[in-house]
Amino acid sequence: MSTTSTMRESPPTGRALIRRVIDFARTQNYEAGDRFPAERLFAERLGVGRNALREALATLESLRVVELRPNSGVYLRALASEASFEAIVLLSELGATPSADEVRETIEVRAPLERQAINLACTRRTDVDLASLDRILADTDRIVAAGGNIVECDQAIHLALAGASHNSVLVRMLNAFYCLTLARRRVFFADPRRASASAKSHRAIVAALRRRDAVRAGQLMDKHMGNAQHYWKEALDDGAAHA
Amino acid sequence: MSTTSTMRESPPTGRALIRRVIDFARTQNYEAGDRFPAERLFAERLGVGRNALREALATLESLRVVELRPNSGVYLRALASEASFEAIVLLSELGATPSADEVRETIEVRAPLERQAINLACTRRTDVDLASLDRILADTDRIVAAGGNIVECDQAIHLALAGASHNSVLVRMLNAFYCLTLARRRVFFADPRRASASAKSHRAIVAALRRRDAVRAGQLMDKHMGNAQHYWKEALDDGAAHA
DNA sequence: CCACCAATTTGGTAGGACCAATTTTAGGTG
DNA sequence: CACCTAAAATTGGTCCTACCAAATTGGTGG
Repeated sequence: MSTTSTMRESPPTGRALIRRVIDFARTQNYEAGDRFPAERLFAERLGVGRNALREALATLESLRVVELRPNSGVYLRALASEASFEAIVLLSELGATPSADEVRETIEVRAPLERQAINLACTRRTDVDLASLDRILADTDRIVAAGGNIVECDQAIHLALAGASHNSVLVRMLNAFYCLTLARRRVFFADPRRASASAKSHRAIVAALRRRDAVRAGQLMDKHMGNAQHYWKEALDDGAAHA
Repeated sequence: MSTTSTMRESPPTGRALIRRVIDFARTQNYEAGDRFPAERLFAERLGVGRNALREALATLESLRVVELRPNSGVYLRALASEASFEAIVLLSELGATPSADEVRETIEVRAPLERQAINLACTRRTDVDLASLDRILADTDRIVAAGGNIVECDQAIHLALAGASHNSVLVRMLNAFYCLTLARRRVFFADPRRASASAKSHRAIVAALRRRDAVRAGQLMDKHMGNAQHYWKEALDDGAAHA
């Protein structure tokens, strides 16, 4: 009973299966290029039907975590280089706690993207974009006053800011980051002081965007990202237990 | 031979099914939030089994193209904002020809990422990284001299450059771009003059990286990206027929 | 009018059966 | 013994049927 014991309160299927597959590769010390067991055998070993397993493998294949070679088998890819960023998002949604390095790496990538977004937005923004942003800012103030959690507003303002760049690729990419960090940011915004500070920061960025002041907006965004980086560095260095 | 209409030479299954599902949503003028037909009915209408359809839907769900609500149905997401960047990669692998706007948007995102990569690499690169880069540069010269296509070397050098940043998130993200543009770059490098020009550009970037000259390396990378943007703008404006 | 229960609908899963392509094995031939 | 060939086993790919659980729906009785 070394695998998952005999008693299973809930059907170990669906998204959880994906984690099981990844865990299997981890515990077996799989490396890039290694082949997984044959589907029938693998499914039986995981205690699930072949159908469910194939759905999980199809997902992992689309995320470039594994490679499916017809009439040959399923092979693990080089996770650190080939695997999709979405694979990280998926793992985080499955409840994987990110390491301090992962958080740092994430912000190191998100920062220049936010920078590019605000930069493009300063030349392409429309009045409609500004109206949306103003509406979200107003909502944020209302929630801050009521003492609620502004995580949805934070997400909305960043998404609207990205949208003002009128680059759908950029929007999609940044949205992935927002999905990835949703749970973490929810905790972050539990503190009302951080909420109001963030709201103030957003308001300043929108103001610069209104003036099409790319330099100022960029500076503000860098500072905004720097704050996030600083916070998470401390939070993860101190105690990673309560996360 | 439009899509696959009534006559089906081969079983319309596998990755092609994903395209069929997306095409279905397109032809039915689906919008964000719209529900797909029930699985059994949908599968029958597409002429495939429920299994194959479910695998396709599982893939589309992991790419945030659709949302699966248990005991309710499959719903289309807001493609332009929610869908994953990987969805674009998948579509391109399925043979979708990108529009001029998509190419522009792609480069607008890739450029700052490459910039960040080379910037981080200048402070974090190791001698091992340099050795790998030198080896790839030598391979490139050999292939250029032999008149071969250096697209693999181009991919390798950019991947190694990204790797020197020692940020796996950045590597994975840039790798997605390389996958996305692989077919296009293969055509690009068919011209030996462009191949040698690119090789020269890469050599200069590596030289700056060796000196840890972040300013110079950044400039060179910006120029490198600018060339790509300029080329594709012309290629797509002139005639998009032969692409 | 509302509460409650049963039938229907829907996604989720399992398992069996079959196909096609590949690989392996066994057998026969020079 | 070496070599080529054909049969058998392996493996992924697909379809189908049956069943389960949750949610919805439509009555039905209080």
